[in-house]
Amino acid sequence: MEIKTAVTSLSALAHEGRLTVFRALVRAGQSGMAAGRIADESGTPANTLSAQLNILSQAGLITSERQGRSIIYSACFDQMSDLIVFLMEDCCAGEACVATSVEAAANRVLCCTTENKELTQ
Amino acid sequence: MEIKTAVTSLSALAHEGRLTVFRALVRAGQSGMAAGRIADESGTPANTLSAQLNILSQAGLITSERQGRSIIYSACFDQMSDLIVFLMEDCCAGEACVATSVEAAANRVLCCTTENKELTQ
DNA sequence: TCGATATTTCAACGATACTGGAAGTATGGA
DNA sequence: TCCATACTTCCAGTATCGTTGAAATATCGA
Repeated sequence: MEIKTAVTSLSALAHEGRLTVFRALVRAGQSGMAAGRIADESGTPANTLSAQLNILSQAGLITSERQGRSIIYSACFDQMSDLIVFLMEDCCAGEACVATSVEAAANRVLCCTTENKELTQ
Repeated sequence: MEIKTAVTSLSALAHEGRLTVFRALVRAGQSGMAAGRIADESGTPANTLSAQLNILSQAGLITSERQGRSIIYSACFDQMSDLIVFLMEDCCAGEACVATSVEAAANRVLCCTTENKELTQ
């Protein structure tokens, strides 16, 4: 990931409203959420939210798809994954303590995912 | 990590100049770099750089220590580690693809660190 | 103590970002 | 075709950010 791309992604996430929206979309998973529902749940006016979604979208962090009158937004994990890897490799290079913590977190996430899959299968 | 803290850290890094400075400090390692040298190498005026360092410092991403007339700045990895873990756990929850990529990156970093240690011992 | 060096703080400005009212566009149903 | 719904775009006001010149502070050596 190039530094300019990283700055764009970081800027998009560096706003409490947008970060909250992004996390809501992460929790919503693959089915995503309609813009209107996000606006309702966050109590943000529709036009303000639209601007926030646009910034996240231009940063490649979310994608949208129209479904009837609604537009469904969902988190796009590729960009987030690239960003995290960039932060770890290019911004913490060679720091074992960071890599160890992060690896442990990755294992916790993988563990939970596996558990969830087992539960839902 | 709380969301406000995350936003502060993300904001501090969401600026090309500041991110470049932070990466330079990461590369400099434990010995750090004097403010003047950072200014020279980045071609940034001293007062502009001072403001940038202040923002990174207030976000807990770097620390400083006076040494004679110089002030030595160095990267503070704890905060960065917390931020990466926050992004992975709270902003990618349950996404195996992210955790897998990140875990692989963590392993690469750990591998390099080990190699470096072997070389320098 | 004085001057040189290293860095920060202050004040002001221009630039950019954020918000929300009003108007515009797209879709589906009557 | 017309209306309601669901969003977006446009625009203007306000707030915040980023940079810089000038002045202040801290340290060291003579």
